[in-house]
Amino acid sequence: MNVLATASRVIEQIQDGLVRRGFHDVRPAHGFAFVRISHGDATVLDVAEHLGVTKQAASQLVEQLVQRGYVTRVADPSDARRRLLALTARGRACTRAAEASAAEAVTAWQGELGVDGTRRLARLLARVSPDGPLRPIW
Amino acid sequence: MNVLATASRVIEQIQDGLVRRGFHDVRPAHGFAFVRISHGDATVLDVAEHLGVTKQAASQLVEQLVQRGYVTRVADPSDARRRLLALTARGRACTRAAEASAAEAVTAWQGELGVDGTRRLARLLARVSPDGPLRPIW
DNA sequence: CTCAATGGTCAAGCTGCTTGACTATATGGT
DNA sequence: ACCATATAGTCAAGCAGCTTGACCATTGAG
Repeated sequence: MNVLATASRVIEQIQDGLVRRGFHDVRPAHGFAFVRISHGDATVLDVAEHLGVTKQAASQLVEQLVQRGYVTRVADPSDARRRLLALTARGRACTRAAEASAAEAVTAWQGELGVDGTRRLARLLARVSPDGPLRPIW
Repeated sequence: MNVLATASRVIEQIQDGLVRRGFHDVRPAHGFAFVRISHGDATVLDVAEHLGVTKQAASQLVEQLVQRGYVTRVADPSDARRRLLALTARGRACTRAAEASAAEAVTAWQGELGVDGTRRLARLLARVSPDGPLRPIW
């Protein structure tokens, strides 16, 4: 059951790291959206599915990211209905900051488990959860 | 980073298990409250601190649990301000159902990792997160 | 006997999500 | 070429969970 406590702390640490690096206006859910958007060829509907929420909720979330300068909407030349999402320079900077924060958290684990233990932990986790969509429940 | 996916799935599986066992009206946050209440000598403020929310939020959450028959309030003989919380029979049944569901999830891991790998995973996680309060962020 | 501290509730407001309705574009069948 | 249906997206209203602020009752220290 410590998975929950661990996950809770990881989220918290990433969030703190982002604030320290000057990104005050992003929530964890935004980060999950970034993951899908940076993966390329993403629409609002793709983000919705990735987050496990309705398209309306995803639409609002993306709108915030656009207003705050993290994401831009570009027209899809082959389909006028679709509006493709892409990270701005700031969005990419934020992504890097989040990765750096996550790396910090993992480094903290190494203090507890050693480099070796951390690697084993990562591999065990990868085996139980071959990464699927992130569902921000709870 | 798979900690997040794993935790997400665990929460989901417990939730599903509870529904299958007939508990439709409990959310994960309720479960976290149960943990503190079953630990004994819990007030609304204790629950609030354990969940990392305000006392008002905890008060509302407890009120729901009382209305739904999971928790009772009993007067503290030594302090008329305090109202001690305790699980009802139904509350204890729900706790057992949640534990059974969690056990199911772990059993599923054993299919992936084997009994041995699961034990190692559990011990690694316990070392990185020596259980503290649960913060339902994200 | 005060008076600050503590446990708890009530009330109002915000935010993130949902459902429902709607517009615009695309596409397949006739 | 035309219509019906499906798809991408937004607008609007409502709900649930949380917050802040105010308040009441009880306690305990001076």
